[in-house]
Amino acid sequence: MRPGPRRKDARRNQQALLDAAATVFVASGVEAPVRDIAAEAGVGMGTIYRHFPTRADLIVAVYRHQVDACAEAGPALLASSRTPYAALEQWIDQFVDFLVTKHGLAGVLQSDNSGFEALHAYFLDRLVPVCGELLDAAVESGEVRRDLADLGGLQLMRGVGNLCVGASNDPSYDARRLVAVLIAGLRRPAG
Amino acid sequence: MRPGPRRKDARRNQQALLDAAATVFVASGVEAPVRDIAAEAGVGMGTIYRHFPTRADLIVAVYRHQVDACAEAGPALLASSRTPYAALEQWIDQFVDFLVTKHGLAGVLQSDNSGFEALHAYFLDRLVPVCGELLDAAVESGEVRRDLADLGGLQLMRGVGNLCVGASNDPSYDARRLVAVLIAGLRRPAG
Amino acid sequence: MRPGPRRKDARRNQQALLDAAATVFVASGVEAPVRDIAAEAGVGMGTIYRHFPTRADLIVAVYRHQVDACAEAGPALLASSRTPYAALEQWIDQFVDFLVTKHGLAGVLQSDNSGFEALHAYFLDRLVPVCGELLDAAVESGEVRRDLADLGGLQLMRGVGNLCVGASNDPSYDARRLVAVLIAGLRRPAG
Amino acid sequence: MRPGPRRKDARRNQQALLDAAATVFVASGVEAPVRDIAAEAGVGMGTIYRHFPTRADLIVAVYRHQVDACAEAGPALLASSRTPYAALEQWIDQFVDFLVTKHGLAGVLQSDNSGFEALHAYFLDRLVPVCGELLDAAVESGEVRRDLADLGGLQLMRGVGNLCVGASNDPSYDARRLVAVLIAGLRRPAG
DNA sequence: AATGAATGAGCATTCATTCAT
DNA sequence: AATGAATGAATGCTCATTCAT
Repeated sequence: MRPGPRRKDARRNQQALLDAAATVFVASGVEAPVRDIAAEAGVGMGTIYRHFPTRADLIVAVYRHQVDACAEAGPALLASSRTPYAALEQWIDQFVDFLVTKHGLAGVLQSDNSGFEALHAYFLDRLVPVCGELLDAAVESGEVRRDLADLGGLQLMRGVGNLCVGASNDPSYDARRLVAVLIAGLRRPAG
Repeated sequence: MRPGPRRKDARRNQQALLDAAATVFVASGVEAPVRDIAAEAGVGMGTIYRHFPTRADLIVAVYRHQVDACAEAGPALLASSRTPYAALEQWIDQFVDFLVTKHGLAGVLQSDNSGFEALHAYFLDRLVPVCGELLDAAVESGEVRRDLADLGGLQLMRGVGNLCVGASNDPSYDARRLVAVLIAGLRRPAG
Repeated sequence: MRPGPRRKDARRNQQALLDAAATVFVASGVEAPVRDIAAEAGVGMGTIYRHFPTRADLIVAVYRHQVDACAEAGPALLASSRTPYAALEQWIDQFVDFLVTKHGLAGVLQSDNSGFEALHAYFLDRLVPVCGELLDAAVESGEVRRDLADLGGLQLMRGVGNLCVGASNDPSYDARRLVAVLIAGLRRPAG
Repeated sequence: MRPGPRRKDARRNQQALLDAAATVFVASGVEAPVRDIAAEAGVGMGTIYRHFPTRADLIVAVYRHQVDACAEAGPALLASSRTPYAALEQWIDQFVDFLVTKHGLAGVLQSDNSGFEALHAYFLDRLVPVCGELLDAAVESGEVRRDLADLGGLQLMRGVGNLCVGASNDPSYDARRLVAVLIAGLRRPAG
């Protein structure tokens, strides 16, 4: 599936674009100029527009594999972990790993800039349900405070995502640690 | 201190600019075009540059009073609250109130965009020590986990700030609630 | 003559292109993007360039039949009409009918845009002599002012063509009526 | 009136732009790239946008004087000419003189391209009523065919304008002569 | 001191034309 | 022969910043 374009050169270019975009996104953020990405890929600008009509399409394509992997990890963790809360912790860890290595991605995810709707849509469609299920399960198991049952996967993810904004730039900011605190804050106080 | 410019008209302009910037920042975010701010203030663009050479200077000036108030609230809360943790909670509340009413401010605070260094510097110089003291006191009092003693005021503030990114735009995102969860996560598990 | 390409599929494509171009020309004008025409025809863009190296070639080919019909109508009308002037009137009518139903064609005909030379050439080669003969005959018959004998078929045709510019778009502009006035202006004042 | 910008350099630039635009319009038509006009004027592109936010604004400004002169000539000619038809003839002559010296202007006037609405509006607002009055007067005087009473100033002007399309490029095309034929066609056949 | 006109780099986007497949 | 992917010049437009007035 997803065989991509038929022609060999087109496939090669598409891959070159994905690689180039990933590189440039890391260096300059996901809002880097189209020209830069084209140059990095060694293709003309038109080629980007052919393969990825909007910037969001490109971003989605660049991160699709990782988003999919993250989405699929949710049920697996729920099945294999000791408790639902442990599964949630691990899943969030994975999500954070993903975000902090993507310069500026967290920022764009929060952006209300129209034109990123496809991006939002993809991330949310794939991940919010997974996150929501893990959260619900952890509420059911009594590990997470009942009053947070209505927080929802979306808000939790946005919170986690926000905590990761800017994390790639500044080594003094430890997004993982803060996320861990946030997740700890979900817990029902013992005793 | 800070007597401002000598001439009366210059002082008047400075105030007009601060008011105008505050208005425009709310409406269009802190990255609004310089021209818009000048127009709102009824002055020329050159005047902005004279008074506030960089955008960060303007932002700092616009929010100086509120930042100062926030800074001064820290010791007061520590003195008046039942416990250091309660003081920390209240102080964070106040900080969040400040951020979520400033469209885009939280975003700029995280931005690694050079040119906002003065802004970062001011916020951090004023608020980080206060936040750090509250956190330390709450660690000392045993309310906050000892292993978070080295988290530091800066990281905590950045975390809180990040959670507020985009909160002004989207009513479905409740930054205050997520911050509350984060602060709850600082607590030593009871029992 | 004009047997077209040897291979059957090439001939089929050529016809598909002519049909597609006619359709797209009506919808979007004769300067429509090549890609659109190719898409309408269901062929690749390269195929257009193979069959019709320049846009003008394509336009000429699309309208060849009608231009030819118009050219052939001239002598016929001259033979069958009551007077040469009547023949001229009818022939111009036919020419106008042709132009006003071709969105943008009249405009391109006037365009000095190099690249349309082939188009100009074809139209003029075929039609100017016909128009000229009709005009001459009407001068000879005394119906048209003698001082217009040297106007020539070319100028008359360009005038008529110009009067048709934009006629397809705007229903409030009645090209036929204005052309009729122009042709009436050729007449020798009675009495 | 119309003193233009206050500052001397701004006035100088505005005039430079009008001159440059007139020059470039003649050389490359009224759709010439903004960059070219700016270069010809020796100013930055932003300066064009400041003075003339849309292309139509620039075109109108370039030709305003001449359009106004043309509009004002109508009543004067009606008063001074021997007959209304003679006034119409002379007025049309003046209008044609204007158009044929403006490369591409006649074309744009016919263009249905949105973005030229301001241009259309100005030309039509100023000239159509004048043309209409002259036409009406010539109908009243019995010089022009009564059945053309409802032709209207707009259609007549569009016809004349169309006859001028491309006249600047091609010396073999005599727009003035064809317009004269058209106007002759308005006449009531003598006898 | 204030003004706001001018600058021009920067960016997105389109589309005719070429040429590898 | 056909395809359609790739190219990249061309163009419009914005806005931070400078500087003549």
